[in-house]
Amino acid sequence: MPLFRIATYNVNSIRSRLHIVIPWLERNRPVVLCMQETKVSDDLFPADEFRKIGYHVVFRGGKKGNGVAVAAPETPREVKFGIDDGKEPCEDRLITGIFGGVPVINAYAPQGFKMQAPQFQFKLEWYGRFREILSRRFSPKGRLVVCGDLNVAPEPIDVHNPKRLLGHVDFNPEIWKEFEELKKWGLLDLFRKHHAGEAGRFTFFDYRIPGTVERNIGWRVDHILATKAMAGKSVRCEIDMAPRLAEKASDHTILFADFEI
Amino acid sequence: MPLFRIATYNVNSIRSRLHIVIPWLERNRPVVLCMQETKVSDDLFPADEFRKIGYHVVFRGGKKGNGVAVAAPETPREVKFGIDDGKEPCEDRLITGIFGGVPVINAYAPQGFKMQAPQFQFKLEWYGRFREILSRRFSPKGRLVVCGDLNVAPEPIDVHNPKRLLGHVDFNPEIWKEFEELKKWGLLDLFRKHHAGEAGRFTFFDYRIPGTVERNIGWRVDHILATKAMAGKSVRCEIDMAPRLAEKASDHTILFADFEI
DNA sequence: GATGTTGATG
DNA sequence: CATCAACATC
Repeated sequence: MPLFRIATYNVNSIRSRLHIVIPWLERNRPVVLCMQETKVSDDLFPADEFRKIGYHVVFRGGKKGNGVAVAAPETPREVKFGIDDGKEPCEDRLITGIFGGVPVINAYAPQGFKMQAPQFQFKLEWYGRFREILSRRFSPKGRLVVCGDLNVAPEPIDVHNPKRLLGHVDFNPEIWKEFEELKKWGLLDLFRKHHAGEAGRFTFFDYRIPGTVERNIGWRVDHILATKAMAGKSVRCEIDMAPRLAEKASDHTILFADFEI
Repeated sequence: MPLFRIATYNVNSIRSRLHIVIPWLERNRPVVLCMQETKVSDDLFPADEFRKIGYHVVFRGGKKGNGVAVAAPETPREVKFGIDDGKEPCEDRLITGIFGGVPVINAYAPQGFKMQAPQFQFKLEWYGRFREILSRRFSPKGRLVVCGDLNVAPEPIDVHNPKRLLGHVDFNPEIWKEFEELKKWGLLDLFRKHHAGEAGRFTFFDYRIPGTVERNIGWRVDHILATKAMAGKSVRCEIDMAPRLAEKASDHTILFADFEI
């Protein structure tokens, strides 16, 4: 039974992170790699670098930061960008499609600036619109994997200092509720399936603060969620610190899950 | 008799050109390297990189582009920046001092935008003020080397297309006159001493035009001039294309002269 | 602090 | 086209 790996990585500029992403793909050969914050418009996306190593890549980005991409060895099917509900589609935040035969969503949730700001309301609304797409395009009874930087640390054990950080846009009751609704729809948090109750396991370490990695000052805001059908096949979900250790500019780590299909 | 090399290089940002400048200094060990367009304010000048390889460096730059620096293995003496005639001193365009025992001037002449513009008048005036400093601080009977990007191609053989370029701020009768006056004061053009009449020997290749190096589409606007006392000791004056070939962003070459002291 | 963007310069 | 400054985002 071949290894079936699905991974997510907030790259913080794909052009500045190619030397990390490409070797990682070559060594790990995942069935899907979801990327966020590619920070490049489509005409400048370095698709050739992925093709050279036998990966297809779909992507959507503009000039406003953000940007998402999904790389896969097989040609993806039914690829859609953004939310088609008549409002601002935010194509640079969402890709859905079938990758390696498995329905996959790559999501980059808005960060939200601060709770008092309109950006935070936009974040909450985005979660609602995201779940609509989920319901409309997929079934909780089918196979689905949701990957991405969801800009939420769901529990106190998911941040280094829950007391001080309460009220942060990624750590407050309102965003927890949105995340809960997502799970209620029919998604399991694969990291927690394999690491229940483990505190201090983080996917993000702010590089503006010195020594965050050494002192384990981080956040678990990148996630791989899956429907029962897929979660039942997952055998492992781990955080790969290598990119974060390689250079601080990569402040997110790679999160991956392995499945037995 | 040790090699006594004096060189000039318009670096187009010293911070972006360190990987060229530092190895060049290590390999060539010049007594003086004059640099122009360092494009860095003094608080950010990478002086440590020069110290590490045993070079002193004096520099002056602001936030307006420009910026000059001189590197030398020995501690320089009598270093002065700019023109102290009561007008705008332009400290980021001129360094005078004694480097390795030899009086040296590093000059970055104003480019002049276009002949009709006030910037061109400023360029002509700058040349006059420059000669005043020359007369006041040095003697044509003594030793002196003047290096720099003087933004003048003195003769038709110093540009690739004299017909079409006539009237350019670096190639016109008015700026030729200023350059002539400089020589009349008592300076010899060392490149022409060793390469009299040779056409198509350039120190600058515009990187906005593709293939300038291959097609030899250039300008000779960087110069090493010397008083009789120093010119008599010069044995060689050459253009080092290596930096220009290494990366197009370095659109000037390194010009150097060797002396037997 | 490490990435973008825009607009200005040569 | 490659730099800079300024600003904006995470």
